[in-house]
Amino acid sequence: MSWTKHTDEIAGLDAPARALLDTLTPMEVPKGTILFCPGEAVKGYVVMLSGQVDVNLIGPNGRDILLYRVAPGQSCIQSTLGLLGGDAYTAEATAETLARLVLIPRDVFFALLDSSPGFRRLVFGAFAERMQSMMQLIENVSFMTVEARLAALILDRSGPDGCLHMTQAEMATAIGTAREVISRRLDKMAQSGSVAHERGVVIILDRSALNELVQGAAF
Amino acid sequence: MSWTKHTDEIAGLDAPARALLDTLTPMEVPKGTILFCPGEAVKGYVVMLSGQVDVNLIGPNGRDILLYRVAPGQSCIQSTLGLLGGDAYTAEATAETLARLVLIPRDVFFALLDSSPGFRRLVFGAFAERMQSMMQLIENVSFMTVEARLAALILDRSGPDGCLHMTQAEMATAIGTAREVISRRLDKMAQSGSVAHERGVVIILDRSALNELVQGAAF
DNA sequence: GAAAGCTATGTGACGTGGTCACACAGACGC
DNA sequence: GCGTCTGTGTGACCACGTCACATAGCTTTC
Repeated sequence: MSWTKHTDEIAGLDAPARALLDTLTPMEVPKGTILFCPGEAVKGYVVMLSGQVDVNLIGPNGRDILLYRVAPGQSCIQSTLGLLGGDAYTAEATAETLARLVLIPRDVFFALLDSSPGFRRLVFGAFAERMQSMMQLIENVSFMTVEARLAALILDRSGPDGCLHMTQAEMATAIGTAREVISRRLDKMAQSGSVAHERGVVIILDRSALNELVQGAAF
Repeated sequence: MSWTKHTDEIAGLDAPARALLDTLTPMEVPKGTILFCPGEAVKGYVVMLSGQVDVNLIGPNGRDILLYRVAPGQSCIQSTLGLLGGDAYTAEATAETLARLVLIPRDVFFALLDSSPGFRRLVFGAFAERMQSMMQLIENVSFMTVEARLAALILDRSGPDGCLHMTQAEMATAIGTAREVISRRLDKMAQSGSVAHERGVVIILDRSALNELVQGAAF
């Protein structure tokens, strides 16, 4: 009780949940690990402790689109879907950084759901959050131009130095378009003076211009 | 105990859940009623008893896309999102037929979540199902051609007589495209002999041709 | 440190899809 | 019969996705 257990890193859990979860050993996976891929059977419920995992939907042509990102304390909804519906994974999860996580086996998961209000809130909350962001994604993909989504991406993911360190291919995946389109759009945005770009970096020159692009197609 | 209560129409509920739910009065709404629209506050958790409700996402240009359809026994996930996350609705739900439903107020909803495993399963199941279908939707809009989605729609929604009674505008909404595109695609499909179409009706002429169109862009 | 190889990027051509602005036709009321 | 409404057809145009390359910048290897 005096030394730190891994469950301390998960917010909002109650005592019985912690007791059960502390019997599980967290695992560590290196950057680039594919945690699961389409068609694979579900092993259990996954809670992230640290690191960053991206979940992508993969198209037949190899093009893929970022469904959501899993941050520490959050869980991977894909696994829940499988546990509740019995279906296999339809998306692929990749560790973008070194990641630590706990895998909660199927039966422990259900026991916790019944016994721990805190765990229920955790699972429900994760569900609601993902659902919300997936609806946002559908809205973006079907109603916003590539330019607006790209501008939003640049603003969202850029560091405090006003730089975004991503390749065009990564950006394309993140907003669900093709690499070539990113190339052309970046050129256009560079011509208009709102950004500059070179190999692997985009530099923000005019924040307000980017903001206008985002608003432009949003309403 | 001898006469039928409305909760009998909801499968998988246990005794405590039924007892609580039977204190609520189901309501009936006519066809065309808008149950909620973007920005509205969440009133409670909604369970359908009979009828058909469609939930659409609405774009800035008036174009809209069908997120999912709520069938009897199912619940509307939008409301759950609001209850759990506190956010307002971002989509619009319309009764496509006369519909009967129960509205479970916020506090009753949470009481049930804690007390009834059956209710939990109901809510979780609905969640998982919607999530799955939303992922399917994302996959469809971003990786399938309009032609493939249209073919799938015609096969899915047509009656046993091989006819689909929908206007082009309705089809456009259902698969998330514009009306004009439907018009052109239907023409093309009619030229190739797979369907015939007139005002408000599409008649299937060659089922296997349509199936090939669906497969064509799926893999 | 030059050759070889890989990764990131630029570009033209082409087809599909979405938008706009109409024209037109069948259905319905009065 | 005359408007009106709703559903449909069409041409022009632009944004987007795909294919097939060309090029440029890093890295590895000997």
